[in-house]
Amino acid sequence: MTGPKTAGGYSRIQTQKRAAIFAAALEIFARHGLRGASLEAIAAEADMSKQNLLYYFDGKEAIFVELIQQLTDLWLEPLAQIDPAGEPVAEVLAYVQRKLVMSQNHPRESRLFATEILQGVPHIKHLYEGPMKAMVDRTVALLQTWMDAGQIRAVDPHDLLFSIWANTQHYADFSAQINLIKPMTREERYANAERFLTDMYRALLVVQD
Amino acid sequence: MTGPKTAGGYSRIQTQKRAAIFAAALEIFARHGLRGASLEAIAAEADMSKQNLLYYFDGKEAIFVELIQQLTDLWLEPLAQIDPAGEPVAEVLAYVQRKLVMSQNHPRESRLFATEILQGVPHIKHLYEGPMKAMVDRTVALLQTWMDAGQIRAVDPHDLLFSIWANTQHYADFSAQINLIKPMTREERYANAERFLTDMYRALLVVQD
Amino acid sequence: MTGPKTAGGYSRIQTQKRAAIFAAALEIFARHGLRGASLEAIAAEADMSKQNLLYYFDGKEAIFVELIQQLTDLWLEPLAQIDPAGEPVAEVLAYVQRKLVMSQNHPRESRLFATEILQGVPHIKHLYEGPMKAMVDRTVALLQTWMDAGQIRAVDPHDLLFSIWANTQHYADFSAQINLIKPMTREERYANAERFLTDMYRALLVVQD
Amino acid sequence: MTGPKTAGGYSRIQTQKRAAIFAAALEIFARHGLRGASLEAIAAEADMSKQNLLYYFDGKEAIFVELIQQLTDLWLEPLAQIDPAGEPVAEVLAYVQRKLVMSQNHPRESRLFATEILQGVPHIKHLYEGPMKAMVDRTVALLQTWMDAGQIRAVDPHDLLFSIWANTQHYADFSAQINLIKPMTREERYANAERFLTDMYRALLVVQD
DNA sequence: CATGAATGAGGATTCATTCAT
DNA sequence: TATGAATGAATCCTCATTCAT
Repeated sequence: MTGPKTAGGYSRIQTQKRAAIFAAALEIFARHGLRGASLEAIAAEADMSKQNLLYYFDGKEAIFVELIQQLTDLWLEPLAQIDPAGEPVAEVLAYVQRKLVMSQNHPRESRLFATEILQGVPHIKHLYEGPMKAMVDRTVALLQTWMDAGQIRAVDPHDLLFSIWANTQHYADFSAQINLIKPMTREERYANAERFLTDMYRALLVVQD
Repeated sequence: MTGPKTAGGYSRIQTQKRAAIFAAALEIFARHGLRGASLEAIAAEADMSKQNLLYYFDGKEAIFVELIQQLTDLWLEPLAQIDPAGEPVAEVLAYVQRKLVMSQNHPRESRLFATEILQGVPHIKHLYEGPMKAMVDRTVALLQTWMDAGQIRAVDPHDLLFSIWANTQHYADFSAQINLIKPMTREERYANAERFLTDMYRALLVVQD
Repeated sequence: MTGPKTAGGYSRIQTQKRAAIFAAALEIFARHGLRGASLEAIAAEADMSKQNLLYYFDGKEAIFVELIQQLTDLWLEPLAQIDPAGEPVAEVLAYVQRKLVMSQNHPRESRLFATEILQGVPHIKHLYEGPMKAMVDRTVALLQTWMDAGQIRAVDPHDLLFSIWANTQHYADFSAQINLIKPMTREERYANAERFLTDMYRALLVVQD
Repeated sequence: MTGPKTAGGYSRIQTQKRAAIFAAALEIFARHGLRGASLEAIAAEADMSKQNLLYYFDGKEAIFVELIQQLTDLWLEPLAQIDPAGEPVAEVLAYVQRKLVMSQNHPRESRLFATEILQGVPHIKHLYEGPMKAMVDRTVALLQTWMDAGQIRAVDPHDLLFSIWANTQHYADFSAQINLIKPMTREERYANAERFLTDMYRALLVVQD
């Protein structure tokens, strides 16, 4: 037995260790990327030996893949919460805000995700063809309905989504740049951002008579 | 060291070879990142031997740094072209468009830049403290003037810039994601994007009476 | 150590498990050699955990040694059945046939044995100095008696034995080569071989007037 | 460039180093098998660093495969020298003798080859389907002709070849066993063997009126 | 200018084995 | 009797880089 990979469920200690490894891996991967990260570094961060780490995972890439798959859920959550029955403009603005909060609270997760996409999504293509696409399609259809009903301005719904992703994630993914250009506390930064993005998307979406 | 690094200028053949190496390095770095790229791969792409490559550059990192420094100019160019004497809204929209064209024509450069920022700008901090900051400050000041004069809507000028960067670069940097979610020809993609972004920033910036 | 190695005899369950391990080990060792085989593989083949396996044996080498010691008996059996009172040529030919049947029915055992000898008999030297040598010496003496009496042709009795071993075991040990050169069902193969070897050794041994 | 593997030909130093590596690898592989051998050991035997060794070869298995391919030629040589126009019995006996000399002079090569076959010929199947099969087929046809003409006794020609291989190689491959059973100088051993095998195959092949 | 040769440092895995339960 | 957890020792291999020519 090389490890607990065979079992269907995980014991308490397994769950704990795996969580510790995920946390460490997130830290290291977000900082150095998949290739740049070393098992040694992850193991050190997780306060265990490299071999013990390999007892729980099949290898570096396996950790990466499992980790990034988990992030997908995190990423989709704010989207899932859009209420079709809500007030359209408010719903979109609330989504923007949720995404922004996510960036604020999970910047490393966001950067890890960004790295994967920048490299061409080599590890999670299947997620895009499955759950991700389904959720996006649902949302696009909803936005289209609202546009057709004249409840929000008619623009390309895909581009609208892309824009929201770009804007909200930017504050996490490119924070190094932002901090060099305009140093600021994180709280101020995100308060500002929320104000700005709310203004922008309200201006865009509210239908003028 | 017998290499050309001692001289003040470069001979014709040196310039040629360096250009070939830069082109190859851009290709490889954009695809695999700094750590993921191997000298071997760059050398192969540039059609020369690894050692010959090292005759022209001090090492992998040296290539990367010189390369990314060059990109800064490219990146700043659209910003430099904003005309303080022009019509404010039109000037900003033209800037958006120039950035978008840049993304369309230089996606690898954009991704390389994004990688560097994602990793925390470890190699070009000095550029941000120098030319980059100067240009950004100038632009922010100009935007502020226009806002104070009521010529464009008053928002945080930094956030406005961040938003433009995020939106325009997103189509290059995250194209893998975009293509998975909504496959499209590049031309259509960017035509759509231009329409959307123009709509959005006009809605944002035009001052309502 | 809580294992069963302390006791003088083995309980029923111990005997069963040990047999299962021997069977699995034979399979794996014959396929990959001592070094090439992994405890993991043997454990999987025996349908138990690596640790449980180590509860019954002191280690990989211990399994190997015990296993190969058992094979010695198998290997010597045909030799022991030579009847000093029998008709000499017939006795030798019958021995050839028994060895051939052994090869046919126990090819993995034969290969395992061959591997050990090829590596220089690192694990069972003592057997050669003990029971094996005794049995061989007995047989050589018997053959010499028959030769002295003119009942079989006078050749070097050791070389005769070596030849019989080489010829009969060849069909098991080098079956991969044989099958590549001349594919055939196992039954045909051994029927052919028996005919050929009988012809050869009869031609060799029968004394011409 | 990771090494000289790309070129069509080899420079002097390359040829020398490769030869040294082959010699060392033969020694180590013959003693420990493919899995049991370590690059470290081969490098030490060849008096060079592990990395230098890897500069010349792609890896352990690559060395093994190239080495064993070379052995094939050695192995086939005695077979190629059988003269279709010669006296049949003498030709076969001369072949037996050549194979025996080969075993005497190249025991490690013989053992290495034996190891590969014992493991099921995992690395040189293609050789069997190509040059090896051709040469064997040619010889079998020749033997059959001689048998049909009544010049040697009619037996299965394949079995005859297998027998010659088994007998001659046995003295190299299983020398450890032989030496334990009957210690002897190498010269005596092979002189004995030659006498015995000549007797046996002459007895087998000479046609009785 | 160019390249063949060589190497040191690092990094991922494998695997037998120990230990506690 | 059985197994989950952990580890030390090897071992293969990659890769940037140096050196000599």
